[in-house]
Amino acid sequence: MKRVWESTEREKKVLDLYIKLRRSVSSVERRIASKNPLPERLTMSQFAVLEALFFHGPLPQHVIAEKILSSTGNLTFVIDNLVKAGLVKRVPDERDRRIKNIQLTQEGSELIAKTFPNVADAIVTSISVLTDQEIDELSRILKILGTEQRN
Amino acid sequence: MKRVWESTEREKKVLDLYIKLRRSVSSVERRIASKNPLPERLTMSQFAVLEALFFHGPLPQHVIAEKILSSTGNLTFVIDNLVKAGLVKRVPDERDRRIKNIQLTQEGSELIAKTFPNVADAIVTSISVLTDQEIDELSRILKILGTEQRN
DNA sequence: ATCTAATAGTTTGATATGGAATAATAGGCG
DNA sequence: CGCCTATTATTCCATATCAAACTATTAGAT
Repeated sequence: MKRVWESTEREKKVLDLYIKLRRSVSSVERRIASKNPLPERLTMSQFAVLEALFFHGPLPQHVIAEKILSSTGNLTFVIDNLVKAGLVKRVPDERDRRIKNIQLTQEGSELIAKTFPNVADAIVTSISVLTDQEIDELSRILKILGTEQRN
Repeated sequence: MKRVWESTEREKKVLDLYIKLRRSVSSVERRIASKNPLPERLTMSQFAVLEALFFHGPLPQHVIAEKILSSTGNLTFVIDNLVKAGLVKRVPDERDRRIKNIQLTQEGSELIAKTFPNVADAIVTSISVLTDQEIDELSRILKILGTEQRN
Protein backbone atom coordinates (compact mmCIF):
# COMPACT_ATOMS: atom_id res chain seq x y z
CA MET A 1 0.00 0.00 0.00
CA LYS A 2 1.30 3.39 -0.93
CA ARG A 3 2.17 5.64 1.97
CA VAL A 4 0.20 8.79 1.42
CA TRP A 5 0.13 10.08 4.92
CA GLU A 6 2.79 10.34 7.54
CA SER A 7 1.65 11.20 11.02
CA THR A 8 3.22 12.48 14.17
CA GLU A 9 2.78 10.78 17.53
CA ARG A 10 0.19 13.29 18.56
CA GLU A 11 -1.77 12.88 15.37
CA LYS A 12 -1.85 9.14 15.86
CA LYS A 13 -3.04 9.56 19.41
CA VAL A 14 -5.74 12.00 18.42
CA LEU A 15 -7.11 9.82 15.62
CA ASP A 16 -7.08 6.89 17.98
CA LEU A 17 -8.87 8.95 20.58
CA TYR A 18 -11.55 9.91 18.10
CA ILE A 19 -12.21 6.28 17.35
CA LYS A 20 -12.33 5.47 21.05
CA LEU A 21 -14.77 8.30 21.62
CA ARG A 22 -17.15 6.93 19.02
CA ARG A 23 -16.72 3.38 20.16
CA SER A 24 -17.35 4.19 23.76
CA VAL A 25 -20.61 5.94 22.92
CA SER A 26 -21.90 3.05 20.88
CA SER A 27 -20.68 0.63 23.48
CA VAL A 28 -22.50 2.46 26.25
CA GLU A 29 -25.59 2.70 24.13
CA ARG A 30 -25.53 -0.97 23.40
CA ARG A 31 -25.32 -1.69 27.10
CA ILE A 32 -28.23 0.62 27.77
CA ALA A 33 -30.31 -0.95 25.02
CA SER A 34 -29.53 -4.42 26.32
CA LYS A 35 -31.43 -3.61 29.49
CA ASN A 36 -34.55 -2.79 27.46
CA PRO A 37 -35.49 0.22 29.56
CA LEU A 38 -38.09 1.47 27.09
CA PRO A 39 -41.64 0.20 26.66
CA GLU A 40 -42.44 -1.25 23.24
CA ARG A 41 -44.09 1.88 21.98
CA LEU A 42 -41.23 4.33 22.56
CA THR A 43 -38.10 4.95 20.53
CA MET A 44 -35.06 6.64 22.05
CA SER A 45 -35.77 9.89 20.19
CA GLN A 46 -39.32 9.89 21.39
CA PHE A 47 -38.14 9.23 24.91
CA ALA A 48 -35.73 12.15 24.68
CA VAL A 49 -38.55 14.47 23.65
CA LEU A 50 -40.85 13.30 26.41
CA GLU A 51 -38.05 13.59 28.94
CA ALA A 52 -37.30 17.17 27.93
CA LEU A 53 -40.97 18.09 28.25
CA PHE A 54 -41.27 16.28 31.54
CA PHE A 55 -38.45 18.22 33.14
CA HIS A 56 -38.97 21.58 31.48
CA GLY A 57 -42.68 21.78 30.78
CA PRO A 58 -44.12 22.72 27.36
CA LEU A 59 -41.48 23.78 24.84
CA PRO A 60 -41.44 25.01 21.25
CA GLN A 61 -39.88 22.67 18.74
CA HIS A 62 -36.67 24.51 18.12
CA VAL A 63 -35.86 24.45 21.83
CA ILE A 64 -36.49 20.72 22.02
CA ALA A 65 -34.37 20.21 18.93
CA GLU A 66 -31.48 21.98 20.54
CA LYS A 67 -31.86 20.10 23.79
CA ILE A 68 -31.86 16.68 22.23
CA LEU A 69 -29.31 17.50 19.53
CA SER A 70 -31.64 17.05 16.62
CA SER A 71 -32.60 19.13 13.61
CA THR A 72 -36.01 20.78 13.61
CA GLY A 73 -36.77 19.06 10.32
CA ASN A 74 -36.16 15.77 11.98
CA LEU A 75 -38.11 16.65 15.08
CA THR A 76 -41.30 17.32 13.15
CA PHE A 77 -41.37 13.64 12.27
CA VAL A 78 -40.65 12.44 15.79
CA ILE A 79 -43.33 14.69 17.24
CA ASP A 80 -45.80 13.66 14.55
CA ASN A 81 -45.47 10.13 15.80
CA LEU A 82 -45.83 11.18 19.42
CA VAL A 83 -48.98 13.09 18.52
CA LYS A 84 -50.39 10.06 16.73
CA ALA A 85 -49.62 8.00 19.83
CA GLY A 86 -51.50 10.52 21.94
CA LEU A 87 -48.49 11.29 24.11
CA VAL A 88 -48.06 14.97 23.27
CA LYS A 89 -50.12 17.84 21.85
CA ARG A 90 -49.19 20.78 19.66
CA VAL A 91 -50.52 23.90 21.32
CA PRO A 92 -50.35 27.14 19.30
CA ASP A 93 -48.53 29.88 21.18
CA GLU A 94 -50.76 32.84 21.91
CA ARG A 95 -48.13 35.50 21.50
CA ASP A 96 -46.16 34.20 18.56
CA ARG A 97 -48.28 32.35 16.07
CA ARG A 98 -45.27 30.75 14.38
CA ILE A 99 -44.69 28.78 17.53
CA LYS A 100 -46.42 25.59 18.52
CA ASN A 101 -45.65 24.59 22.05
CA ILE A 102 -45.30 20.88 22.52
CA GLN A 103 -47.07 19.67 25.61
CA LEU A 104 -47.32 16.30 27.32
CA THR A 105 -50.76 14.77 27.47
CA GLN A 106 -51.88 13.06 30.65
CA GLU A 107 -50.99 9.74 29.10
CA GLY A 108 -47.60 10.99 27.93
CA SER A 109 -46.83 12.38 31.32
CA GLU A 110 -47.67 9.13 33.04
CA LEU A 111 -45.66 7.12 30.55
CA ILE A 112 -42.50 9.17 30.92
CA ALA A 113 -42.82 9.24 34.70
CA LYS A 114 -42.94 5.49 34.67
CA THR A 115 -40.21 5.06 32.08
CA PHE A 116 -37.59 7.56 33.14
CA PRO A 117 -36.35 5.67 36.20
CA ASN A 118 -35.74 2.58 34.08
CA VAL A 119 -33.67 4.51 31.58
CA ALA A 120 -31.77 6.36 34.28
CA ASP A 121 -31.00 3.07 35.93
CA ALA A 122 -29.82 1.55 32.65
CA ILE A 123 -27.54 4.51 32.03
CA VAL A 124 -26.09 4.36 35.51
CA THR A 125 -25.46 0.66 35.14
CA SER A 126 -23.84 1.10 31.74
CA ILE A 127 -21.30 3.49 33.20
CA SER A 128 -20.80 1.65 36.45
CA VAL A 129 -17.48 0.27 35.23
CA LEU A 130 -15.92 3.62 36.05
CA THR A 131 -14.75 4.73 39.47
CA ASP A 132 -16.02 7.96 40.99
CA GLN A 133 -12.70 9.55 40.25
CA GLU A 134 -12.76 8.49 36.62
CA ILE A 135 -16.27 9.86 36.27
CA ASP A 136 -15.15 13.24 37.56
CA GLU A 137 -12.09 13.33 35.35
CA LEU A 138 -13.99 12.21 32.27
CA SER A 139 -16.66 14.74 33.01
CA ARG A 140 -14.10 17.52 33.22
CA ILE A 141 -12.38 16.67 29.94
CA LEU A 142 -15.57 16.01 27.98
CA LYS A 143 -16.85 19.37 29.06
CA ILE A 144 -13.93 20.99 27.29
CA LEU A 145 -14.50 18.88 24.22
CA GLY A 146 -18.20 19.60 24.14
CA THR A 147 -17.79 23.32 24.36
CA GLU A 148 -18.37 25.12 21.11
CA GLN A 149 -15.38 27.12 20.09
CA ARG A 150 -14.12 28.74 16.93
CA ASN A 151 -12.98 25.68 15.03
CA MET B 1 -43.93 18.85 38.69
CA LYS B 2 -44.30 15.66 40.60
CA ARG B 3 -41.12 14.18 41.98
CA VAL B 4 -40.99 10.68 40.64
CA TRP B 5 -37.32 10.05 40.91
CA GLU B 6 -34.88 10.75 43.67
CA SER B 7 -31.24 10.40 42.79
CA THR B 8 -27.99 10.04 44.64
CA GLU B 9 -24.98 12.23 43.93
CA ARG B 10 -23.36 9.53 41.91
CA GLU B 11 -26.48 8.97 39.83
CA LYS B 12 -26.68 12.64 39.03
CA LYS B 13 -23.06 12.71 38.01
CA VAL B 14 -23.43 9.66 35.83
CA LEU B 15 -26.49 10.96 34.01
CA ASP B 16 -24.73 14.25 33.52
CA LEU B 17 -21.69 12.41 32.22
CA TYR B 18 -23.78 10.51 29.73
CA ILE B 19 -25.15 13.73 28.33
CA LYS B 20 -21.67 15.20 28.15
CA LEU B 21 -20.44 12.12 26.33
CA ARG B 22 -23.09 12.47 23.66
CA ARG B 23 -22.66 16.20 23.42
CA SER B 24 -18.94 16.01 23.04
CA VAL B 25 -19.24 13.55 20.18
CA SER B 26 -21.72 15.69 18.30
CA SER B 27 -19.72 18.77 19.09
CA VAL B 28 -16.54 17.23 17.73
CA GLU B 29 -18.38 15.98 14.70
CA ARG B 30 -19.81 19.39 14.03
CA ARG B 31 -16.36 20.88 14.17
CA ILE B 32 -15.07 18.25 11.77
CA ALA B 33 -17.93 18.83 9.38
CA SER B 34 -17.39 22.56 9.53
CA LYS B 35 -14.01 22.10 7.90
CA ASN B 36 -15.64 20.35 4.96
CA PRO B 37 -12.96 17.70 4.65
CA LEU B 38 -15.00 15.53 2.30
CA PRO B 39 -15.49 16.01 -1.43
CA GLU B 40 -19.08 16.59 -2.56
CA ARG B 41 -19.61 13.04 -3.61
CA LEU B 42 -18.70 11.31 -0.34
CA THR B 43 -20.76 10.88 2.80
CA MET B 44 -19.15 10.08 6.14
CA SER B 45 -20.28 6.46 6.03
CA GLN B 46 -18.90 6.06 2.56
CA PHE B 47 -15.65 7.61 3.67
CA ALA B 48 -15.43 5.18 6.58
CA VAL B 49 -15.80 2.23 4.22
CA LEU B 50 -13.21 3.51 1.79
CA GLU B 51 -10.83 4.24 4.64
CA ALA B 52 -11.15 0.73 6.02
CA LEU B 53 -10.45 -0.74 2.60
CA PHE B 54 -7.56 1.61 2.02
CA PHE B 55 -5.76 0.59 5.17
CA HIS B 56 -6.72 -3.09 5.28
CA GLY B 57 -7.15 -4.06 1.65
CA PRO B 58 -10.23 -5.93 0.35
CA LEU B 59 -12.61 -6.99 3.09
CA PRO B 60 -15.88 -8.92 3.29
CA GLN B 61 -18.90 -6.87 4.28
CA HIS B 62 -19.37 -8.22 7.75
CA VAL B 63 -15.80 -7.26 8.66
CA ILE B 64 -16.29 -3.74 7.38
CA ALA B 65 -19.56 -3.52 9.27
CA GLU B 66 -17.82 -4.39 12.49
CA LYS B 67 -14.98 -1.96 11.87
CA ILE B 68 -17.20 1.02 11.17
CA LEU B 69 -19.85 0.13 13.76
CA SER B 70 -22.64 -0.46 11.32
CA SER B 71 -25.10 -3.26 10.69
CA THR B 72 -24.59 -5.46 7.65
CA GLY B 73 -28.05 -4.53 6.46
CA ASN B 74 -27.10 -0.92 6.49
CA LEU B 75 -23.77 -1.55 4.86
CA THR B 76 -25.38 -3.17 1.84
CA PHE B 77 -26.97 0.16 1.08
CA VAL B 78 -23.80 2.20 1.62
CA ILE B 79 -21.78 -0.13 -0.57
CA ASP B 80 -24.49 -0.15 -3.22
CA ASN B 81 -23.99 3.57 -3.54
CA LEU B 82 -20.22 3.23 -3.64
CA VAL B 83 -20.54 0.65 -6.39
CA LYS B 84 -22.82 2.96 -8.35
CA ALA B 85 -20.24 5.70 -7.94
CA GLY B 86 -17.57 3.37 -9.27
CA LEU B 87 -15.45 3.61 -6.14
CA VAL B 88 -15.57 -0.03 -5.04
CA LYS B 89 -16.28 -3.44 -6.55
CA ARG B 90 -17.89 -6.56 -5.10
CA VAL B 91 -15.59 -9.48 -5.79
CA PRO B 92 -16.96 -12.96 -5.04
CA ASP B 93 -14.67 -14.90 -2.73
CA GLU B 94 -13.30 -18.01 -4.34
CA ARG B 95 -13.22 -20.17 -1.26
CA ASP B 96 -16.45 -19.16 0.40
CA ARG B 97 -19.19 -18.30 -2.00
CA ARG B 98 -21.27 -16.58 0.64
CA ILE B 99 -18.63 -13.89 0.83
CA LYS B 100 -18.21 -10.93 -1.46
CA ASN B 101 -14.98 -9.11 -0.88
CA ILE B 102 -15.25 -5.38 -1.26
CA GLN B 103 -12.37 -3.89 -3.17
CA LEU B 104 -11.37 -0.33 -4.01
CA THR B 105 -11.34 0.54 -7.68
CA GLN B 106 -8.51 2.63 -9.03
CA GLU B 107 -10.74 5.66 -8.79
CA GLY B 108 -11.82 4.84 -5.24
CA SER B 109 -8.25 4.32 -4.18
CA GLU B 110 -7.17 7.66 -5.57
CA LEU B 111 -10.11 9.44 -4.03
CA ILE B 112 -9.52 8.10 -0.53
CA ALA B 113 -5.78 8.73 -0.76
CA LYS B 114 -6.53 12.33 -1.57
CA THR B 115 -9.31 12.69 0.98
CA PHE B 116 -7.94 10.95 4.04
CA PRO B 117 -5.37 13.61 4.97
CA ASN B 118 -8.07 16.28 4.95
CA VAL B 119 -10.27 14.29 7.29
CA ALA B 120 -7.39 13.38 9.55
CA ASP B 121 -6.45 17.01 9.74
CA ALA B 122 -10.02 18.04 10.53
CA ILE B 123 -10.19 15.48 13.32
CA VAL B 124 -6.89 16.56 14.80
CA THR B 125 -7.97 20.18 14.70
CA SER B 126 -11.32 19.40 16.28
CA ILE B 127 -9.61 17.82 19.27
CA SER B 128 -6.78 20.31 19.49
CA VAL B 129 -8.44 22.02 22.43
CA LEU B 130 -7.12 19.25 24.64
CA THR B 131 -3.62 19.04 26.06
CA ASP B 132 -1.46 15.99 25.48
CA GLN B 133 -2.08 14.93 29.02
CA GLU B 134 -5.84 15.25 28.68
CA ILE B 135 -5.71 13.21 25.49
CA ASP B 136 -3.88 10.41 27.28
CA GLU B 137 -6.21 10.46 30.24
CA LEU B 138 -9.33 10.59 28.10
CA SER B 139 -7.98 7.79 25.99
CA ARG B 140 -7.41 5.64 29.04
CA ILE B 141 -10.88 6.13 30.48
CA LEU B 142 -12.73 5.80 27.20
CA LYS B 143 -10.96 2.52 26.62
CA ILE B 144 -12.56 1.18 29.77
CA LEU B 145 -15.94 2.50 28.74
CA GLY B 146 -15.65 1.09 25.22
CA THR B 147 -14.81 -2.37 26.40
CA GLU B 148 -17.62 -4.83 26.11
CA GLN B 149 -18.44 -6.37 29.41
CA ARG B 150 -21.32 -8.23 30.91
CA ASN B 151 -23.80 -5.42 31.32
C1' DA C 1 -23.64 -38.63 2.82
C1' DT C 2 -27.04 -36.23 5.11
C1' DC C 3 -28.98 -33.29 8.44
C1' DT C 4 -28.47 -29.23 11.30
C1' DA C 5 -26.63 -25.05 13.01
C1' DA C 6 -24.10 -21.13 11.96
C1' DT C 7 -22.60 -17.47 8.83
C1' DA C 8 -22.84 -13.92 4.85
C1' DG C 9 -25.35 -10.98 2.53
C1' DT C 10 -29.86 -8.99 0.90
C1' DT C 11 -34.39 -7.13 1.45
C1' DT C 12 -37.96 -4.71 3.73
C1' DG C 13 -40.10 -1.59 6.91
C1' DA C 14 -39.88 1.74 10.41
C1' DT C 15 -37.43 5.38 12.24
C1' DA C 16 -33.67 8.82 12.21
C1' DT C 17 -30.90 12.46 10.32
C1' DG C 18 -29.35 16.76 8.04
C1' DG C 19 -29.85 20.07 4.42
C1' DA C 20 -32.38 22.86 1.46
C1' DA C 21 -36.49 25.03 0.10
C1' DT C 22 -40.87 26.98 1.59
C1' DA C 23 -44.46 29.37 4.24
C1' DA C 24 -46.01 32.00 7.94
C1' DT C 25 -45.07 35.26 11.20
C1' DA C 26 -42.56 38.59 14.07
C1' DG C 27 -40.02 42.57 14.95
C1' DG C 28 -37.12 46.40 13.72
C1' DC C 29 -36.55 50.55 11.11
C1' DG C 30 -37.22 54.26 8.09
C1' DC D 1 -47.60 52.34 8.24
C1' DG D 2 -45.00 49.25 4.92
C1' DC D 3 -40.71 47.03 3.85
C1' DC D 4 -36.81 44.06 5.12
C1' DT D 5 -34.77 40.53 7.64
C1' DA D 6 -34.75 36.96 11.12
C1' DT D 7 -37.17 33.26 13.23
C1' DT D 8 -40.13 29.09 13.51
C1' DA D 9 -42.03 25.21 11.77
C1' DT D 10 -43.02 22.22 7.93
C1' DT D 11 -41.96 19.61 3.89
C1' DC D 12 -39.10 17.01 0.83
C1' DC D 13 -35.13 14.37 -0.37
C1' DA D 14 -31.22 11.51 0.16
C1' DT D 15 -28.84 8.95 3.21
C1' DA D 16 -28.40 6.37 7.51
C1' DT D 17 -29.76 3.04 10.88
C1' DC D 18 -31.49 -1.20 13.08
C1' DA D 19 -34.15 -5.29 13.42
C1' DA D 20 -36.26 -9.05 11.46
C1' DA D 21 -37.19 -12.14 7.87
C1' DC D 22 -35.16 -14.46 4.10
C1' DT D 23 -31.70 -16.86 0.77
C1' DA D 24 -27.53 -19.03 -0.12
C1' DT D 25 -23.81 -21.30 1.50
C1' DT D 26 -20.67 -23.46 4.65
C1' DA D 27 -19.16 -26.32 8.43
C1' DG D 28 -19.92 -29.55 11.97
C1' DA D 29 -22.17 -33.69 13.85
C1' DT D 30 -23.65 -38.13 13.31
